[in-house]
This record gives sequence, structure tokens and C-alpha cells, in this order.
Amino acid sequence: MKLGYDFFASDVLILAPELLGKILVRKFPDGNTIRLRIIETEAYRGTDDLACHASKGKTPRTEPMFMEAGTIYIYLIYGMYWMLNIVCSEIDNPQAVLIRGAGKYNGPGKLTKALRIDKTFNKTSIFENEFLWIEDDDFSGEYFTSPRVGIDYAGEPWISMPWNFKLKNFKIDF
DNA sequence: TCTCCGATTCACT
DNA sequence: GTGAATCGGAGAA
Repeated sequence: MKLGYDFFASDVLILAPELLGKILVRKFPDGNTIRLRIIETEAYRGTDDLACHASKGKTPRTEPMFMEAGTIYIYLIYGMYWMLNIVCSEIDNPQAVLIRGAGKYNGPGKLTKALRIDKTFNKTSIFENEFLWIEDDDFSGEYFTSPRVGIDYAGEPWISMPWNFKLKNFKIDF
């Protein structure tokens, strides 16, 4: 079943692990559809979290994070890769989950490249979208946490927060 | 305007 | 392990 607003309207530290095992569905304009189980997520939490883009406040770039839960936040990194994030919590509480891996794609840049996700999805809704949504098939599995990747610039304590979540055992097929 | 640099990936040494 | 590719946002000038 397709996940709706209520699922995303919770704190990012609850939502990020909850998203593990859910199914990311991408429907291409030609009708082809891909389903991938989410295997890695990462939490970015509010204006205090110096690793979170929203710690700089509301700017043209970070505005989606201040929008309704379920809003998709897309940004370009290193001039070549689009990052896919799902906004959560309530309006004006900027939190988002970065989808770092799904199915056989084990990196956020590889994932969006394979799914052909770009900034045209920015600010659209993950539960009112014709081409991208998330489903629950009642799968659940154990997970483990790690510090977040690539945010050394944020300094402590943010570097050490165990806000990266990965499924322990999973099958790519389902 | 101009400069710096990033929530990455891949090819090389 | 090191460095290149590549570009727009944020902040300084």
C-alpha cells in the first residue's frame, strides 16, 4: 500500500529507520515502473543540526525543508549528482531523510541517476506524485546505525550523531 | 560580480 | 590513497 501524509509527519529520527525496508517506486513517463527496497537512509534534523542545510535558515535552496511533510527536497551536489530527500515533521520544522540506497543501488548519486530523478521533482509531494512514491509491503528487518557520511565540516557533536541507518539483512528481490 | 566548496563517484597510482 | 569532474548556492566584495 502507498504511504500517505501521516506516515511522513513524524520526527526524522523515527522516520529514517521506519523508511528502511519500504519500497521506492519510480514510474517513468513511458510507463515502465521500477520498485526498489530502501536499504539506507540518513537523518538531517532542524536548524540546530549544523550538518543540515536548513541550519543556514530558509533560503531558496532550503525552502522545501520548511514545507509540508512528504515534500521532496532535491539538490545538486559536486556539480553532478542529485540527492533525493523526503521532508518530514511539521511545517517550519526543517527535517529531511536522505535516501542513500535502494535495491542494488548503494549510493545516493547512483540511485538518482538510475531512476532519472532530478530537480524537476523538487518541492513536489511524495504521496501526490504520478511518477514517484513509496509503498509498504509489511516487510520489516533489523537495522544498525552509523555516523553520517561526508559532513565533517559540521563539527561536533553533529559528526558523531549515529543518524545513518542501514538494513542488516535484506533481499534485493521481493 | 567573484570565490569557495559540497549530504559523490570513479579512474588512477 | 589521491585527485578530477562539474555547477549552483551562499556569502563576501
